[in-house]
Amino acid sequence: MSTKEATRERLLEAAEKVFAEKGYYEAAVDEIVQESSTSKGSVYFHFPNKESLFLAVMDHLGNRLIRKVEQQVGEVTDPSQRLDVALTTTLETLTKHRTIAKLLLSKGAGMGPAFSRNRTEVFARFVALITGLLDDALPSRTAADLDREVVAYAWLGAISEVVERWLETGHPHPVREALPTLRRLLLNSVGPGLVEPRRVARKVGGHGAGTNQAHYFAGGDALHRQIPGPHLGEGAGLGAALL
Amino acid sequence: MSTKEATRERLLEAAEKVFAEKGYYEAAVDEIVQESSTSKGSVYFHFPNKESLFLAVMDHLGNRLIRKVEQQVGEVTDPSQRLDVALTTTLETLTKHRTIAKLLLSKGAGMGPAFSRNRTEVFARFVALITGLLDDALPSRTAADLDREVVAYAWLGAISEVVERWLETGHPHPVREALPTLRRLLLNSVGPGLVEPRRVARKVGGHGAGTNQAHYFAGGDALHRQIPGPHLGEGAGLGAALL
DNA sequence: CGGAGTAGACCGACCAGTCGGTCTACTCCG
DNA sequence: CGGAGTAGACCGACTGGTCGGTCTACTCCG
Repeated sequence: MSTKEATRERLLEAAEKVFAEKGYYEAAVDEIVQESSTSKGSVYFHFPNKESLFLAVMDHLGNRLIRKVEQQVGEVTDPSQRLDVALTTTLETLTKHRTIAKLLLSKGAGMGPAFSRNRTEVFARFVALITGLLDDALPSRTAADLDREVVAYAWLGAISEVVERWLETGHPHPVREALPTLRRLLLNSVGPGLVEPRRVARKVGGHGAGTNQAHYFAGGDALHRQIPGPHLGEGAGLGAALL
Repeated sequence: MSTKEATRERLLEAAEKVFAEKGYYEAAVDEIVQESSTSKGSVYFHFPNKESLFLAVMDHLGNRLIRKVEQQVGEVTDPSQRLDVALTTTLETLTKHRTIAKLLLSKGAGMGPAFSRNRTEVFARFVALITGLLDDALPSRTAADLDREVVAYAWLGAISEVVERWLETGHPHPVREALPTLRRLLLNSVGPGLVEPRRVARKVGGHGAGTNQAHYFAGGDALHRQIPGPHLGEGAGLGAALL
């Protein structure tokens, strides 16, 4: 029933908002109920408990971000441009939707292990994406002995710290101010030759059809490179955690 | 009365342990009471409320880490080695004391604004330290247009993400496995010429007398570098927040 | 009319914080 | 010197409020 789905959607949206502004523990389910103009019964009809609702929100946001990045990356073919696009898109998306940023970036220690595990999962998918891009952009010649996973995590960390900083202090704006430095920093980090990609014509997201069948690592030294953790494919990943 | 201080200390230690393993919200004051073999009354005699206790713990740990890094950095004079030492020491300390890592690295959104503000403060001090080191290590020639604050935050983010990852999955060990990549990554990021510092003989802290007066570069050029950011002098910083 | 979906009053566990009281160590008067 | 007095550290039973989760009653589409 579309009504059912609609209600669920309302709940998700309300939850996103409330969780983002109060954090998990300080957000009362009743607030979400109020924000969504539904009822507690509804909440517990759609989700087994508060935690699952939270996890569902995270999953939702994680997918949205990753999908967006994959899609944008798919618009370009040059490997190093792809990296650049991934960086820019991530920063743009996080900046544009503070709620996504607030929830996705928050680290785990403040919350129970369950939550960190969740964040870990989302990050892992992102890392897989980046690792793939890196493999293409860095034919072994350069930086052969860099552990790409470490690189990917470091990049993510760098990005999220900068965004987090902006969330906290309003400073420096990730896209307008920090991006130039960040771009050089990250690309440089991995070896010379990637910086200052010629002006990239970005096709601003046309919501284009289902696409995002990105085939990033299409080219290059063919074999292998399968994004690790196949079970993480799209929505399924976290879904399990919700049962 | 040393007794008083001792009790406070016990509380702080117990709190550190409990908070680290359960997170702020899931840690009940009663658990800390039990862990410390004191009483609830004692807790509330020494600290006005749970939050203050938590903040006190954070402050404590933050100081410990920063002090340690400052100290180690002081043992060396070459600017780029200083950066390296800072990185290594940070990684070592965080790896050695998981509780520090768990608490200091946890990002804010999960908790109320008060906590993020706290983390922000600790990080700011760390960033000031790094910014100073960067300023010395990067005479304007290189990377003149890099925003050093952004660089510092990015570095911190990279480091903390890698550590966080290790905390979560036990993989890769920050010092033994990730450090080489991280070192190259970070130093590279900021321009060439800093990587691969000649073998630095680090005296691995042998619990020995308080010392480890390593004198890597003991030699020469007397007037040494004073670590920038004098106002950051020791503990004072956060103290205020605890009143 | 029947059952999926919604409503919201209600329940009970949990827990931060309180408060009256004890216990120790020290002071100071006789 | 010593014992009564005092302050301040410490104790833990208790409470008041909060909030996740349940339950019954209602609605309304099919």
